[in-house]
Amino acid sequence: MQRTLILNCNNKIGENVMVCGWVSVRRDHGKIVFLDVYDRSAIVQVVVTGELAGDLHPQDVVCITGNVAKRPENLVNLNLETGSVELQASKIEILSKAEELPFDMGGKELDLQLPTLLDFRSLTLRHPKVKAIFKVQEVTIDAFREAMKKKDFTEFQAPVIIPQTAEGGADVFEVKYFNHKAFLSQSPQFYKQIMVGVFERVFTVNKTLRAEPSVTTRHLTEVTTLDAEFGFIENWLDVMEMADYVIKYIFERVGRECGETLKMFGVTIPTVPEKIPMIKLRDAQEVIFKRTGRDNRKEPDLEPEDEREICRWSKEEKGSELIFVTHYPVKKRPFYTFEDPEDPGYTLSFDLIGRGTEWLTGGQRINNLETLERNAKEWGVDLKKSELYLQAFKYGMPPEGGFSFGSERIVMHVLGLTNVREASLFPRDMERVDVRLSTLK
RNA sequence: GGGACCGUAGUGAACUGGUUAUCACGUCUCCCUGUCACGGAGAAGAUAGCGGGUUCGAUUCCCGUCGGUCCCGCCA
Repeated sequence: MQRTLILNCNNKIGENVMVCGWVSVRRDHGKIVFLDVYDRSAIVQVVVTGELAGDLHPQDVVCITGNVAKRPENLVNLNLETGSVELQASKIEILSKAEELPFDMGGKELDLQLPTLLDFRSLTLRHPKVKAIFKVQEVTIDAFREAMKKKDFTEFQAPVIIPQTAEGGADVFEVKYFNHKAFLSQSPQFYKQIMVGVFERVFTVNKTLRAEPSVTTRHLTEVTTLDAEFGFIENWLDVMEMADYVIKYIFERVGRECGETLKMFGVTIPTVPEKIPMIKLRDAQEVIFKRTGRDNRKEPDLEPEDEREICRWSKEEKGSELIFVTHYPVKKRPFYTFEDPEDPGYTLSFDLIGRGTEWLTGGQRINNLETLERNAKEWGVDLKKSELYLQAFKYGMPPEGGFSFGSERIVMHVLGLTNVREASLFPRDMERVDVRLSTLK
């Protein structure tokens, strides 16, 4: 018999069908047993005799043959997509038995501590509420692609093994590369800039790997970043506008396609006005000082608490849960960042901050070879190994800029998760690569 | 790299310087043909992370150790 998707049972009342999937819940009344069975399309109630139900348990994989019946009016379950029908089983084939589960997977919430959630990742990912996070991730990345393509950007694949770090920082993974030393990419920065010389407008979705010894709720060592870079910009505001467009595009699709998930998490898409507000770093610090008395006006960056405060301000005063903070000091940014000719010492760069943390960094880049080389020297970045990068500027590079989103952070904040690890299928951090590293000693 | 806090059945939590360490979910047995995270009755399951100390007595207080969480620095 042909297999039917559970969702299609709604249209097959009176028909004999076979559905295949996993058992999620068993409600045993003795002579009659109700099973909740789900496949990729939906969940359905299966009515079985006690005899036929045998010792079926949650997560057993089954193929059930039976008759699709309309439920009596008073027994319709409005919480279920297929709640107006049920499958009256005549035959159950067990494809795979599951061992006893370490915790209850049947509830609406999966109330586990983070280490348990990750120790049993293959199983916990199956929980509807956990699974839903990664549909949001999929839509987020897909929406990014779609948004970029609509603006005539070309997608490219950036390398993962690199000869030299883009940021000049120390926090990169070193790899043994035959008889040499190489590094794992902590950003596709150099390559996306090179690619502007090729396709003019480019974007890339890839893994960036960071060896920062940061154990926090918002850091991962393996991140999926959404990068874009484009040439012939009028000025840096073009770059910001593009980022504004992209994030709204993502919000629009997540809002439209993941409504059930948003409801499940009790959240709404962040509210943003027609144009996401912007504020210079110094002005933000002034605002924070006025509001809290905390004086960080001499600092080159915002502290986490400042980021939360400026978000509160933005929401109250500007009606926006996102805000661009601009003009970070030259010294605080990578060597390729464009200095504002009208505000020397500060860059034409920006962070997009939302719901308390950074989502994105972007800005205009230096497209003049001499300035770039001078800066690299001053920053202590040895570009000998990055000849290809300089080459791109040697042979003609228009004014350009770009930005980079952390996709996990977008998903985390849209869903109101308290830890980025929850927004990563298989999160890597200082203490875990699938298994806890401490258990491998 | 710096700091704060936590460690109790499979899971999530509670309590306690004193006799059988509590609850919920899960598991097992029995009852139940309309439940939908079904319900009811019963049972098993924890040498309180580990080591040491204080004490008549420690799961509880102290120290060490291992494991974990959070905050800061840094970043997406």
